[in-house]
Amino acid sequence: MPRNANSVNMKKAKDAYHHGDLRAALVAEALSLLEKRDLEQLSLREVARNVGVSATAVYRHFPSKDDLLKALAERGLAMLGEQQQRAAARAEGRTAFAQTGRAYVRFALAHPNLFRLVFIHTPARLRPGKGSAEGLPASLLKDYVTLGLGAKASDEQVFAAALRAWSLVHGLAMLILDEQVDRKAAEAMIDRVIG
Amino acid sequence: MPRNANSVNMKKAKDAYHHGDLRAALVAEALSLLEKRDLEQLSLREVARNVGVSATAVYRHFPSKDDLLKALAERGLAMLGEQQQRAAARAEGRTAFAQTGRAYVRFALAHPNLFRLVFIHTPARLRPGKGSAEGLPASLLKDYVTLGLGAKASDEQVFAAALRAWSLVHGLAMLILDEQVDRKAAEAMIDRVIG
DNA sequence: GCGGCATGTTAGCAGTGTAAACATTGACGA
DNA sequence: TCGTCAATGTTTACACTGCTAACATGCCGC
Repeated sequence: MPRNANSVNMKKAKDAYHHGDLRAALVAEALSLLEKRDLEQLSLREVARNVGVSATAVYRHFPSKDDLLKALAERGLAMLGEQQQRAAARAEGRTAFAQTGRAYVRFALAHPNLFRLVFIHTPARLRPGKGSAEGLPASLLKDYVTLGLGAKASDEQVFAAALRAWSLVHGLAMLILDEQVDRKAAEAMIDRVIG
Repeated sequence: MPRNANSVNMKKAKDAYHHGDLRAALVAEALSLLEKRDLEQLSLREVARNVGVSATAVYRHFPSKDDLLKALAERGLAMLGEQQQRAAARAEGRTAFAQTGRAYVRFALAHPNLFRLVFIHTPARLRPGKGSAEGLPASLLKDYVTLGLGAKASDEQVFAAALRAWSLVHGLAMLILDEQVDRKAAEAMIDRVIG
């Protein structure tokens, strides 16, 4: 259900006491701040200030800062997945899987703080067995690996291959973000590493 | 030069106004706290409190909290490297390189907060070219890869292979720490992923 | 029209990192 | 031997944080 089903004719004026859709505005502002500030210097109060609302108004929509971050993380996760899907669709061929990997790294480099947040604030995604993985990126991963290995592959084989592929792109992204590796050189190597 | 060259006959009593080696005590206490609390809830004031010293005394030894963290990160990096070396030495054979990878993951799982800190608070380690890498772990990595590829390998080849190997273990460690992956299943797969 | 409830507000608390001013003391030169 | 000085502590204070409690406003359904 839409969060704001019956707010159609709410006032939108900026000076209105009631905001209209404060929750969405907070998420949007926080996402925008994450493009500039990093996670540990993102404050509830600043988000509220920028939206033009008192700090404690946030608590009408999120029980705690952590829950706001969780909402951001979910958005980030979805964005990441969509970007991977688009990249795969563009490729069409059997390079589609590799394209999702490249898209993963590209997303990390484009939105470092959001990318990090995604992995801090959301639990267990991939596990062995039939059950679908949680979250679009993990789900895409499992599907492509299953496809690549063929129907005769065991759960264990699928899990191992998926874990390996994910580790590779995740590690690469993280090492570049954390400046553990010469950035320019590493970026030039992305294709060769993922290949 | 040793930081405390002429403090041999300083008082060590706990009620002494001067501490003796406060810097070391702070680092030790902070490291110990990192085994229990995670980074964002590690406070300067608590470290100082536990050492029995006022909060601002810290600033006689570190310009800012960030600099204390940097010192911790350096210790962590050294510990990680030593553990990798020990693992390699135990193996002796040509599986030595793989053992450094396993040690890397083991260290991350054993000291998650310190491990994370290492990569937040220290810049550029690995880059292409003759220059030795910065930090023991990156240096070991480069050496083993060079050894494995033989003398005829180009700088680019060495860099690509090292980057790939590092990404693999780093990603695996991070995904497990961030609970993106079923922990038990992933731990059982470590050998297969690194292999 | 009106009452209630969702959604805002202000005030205040405990905790943080850090700067400034002051206190203590161990080591060294007279 | 002793006085001074630099190193290393302390207290106080500030701006900021996340968060709770008590109060204010105004949209919605009756």
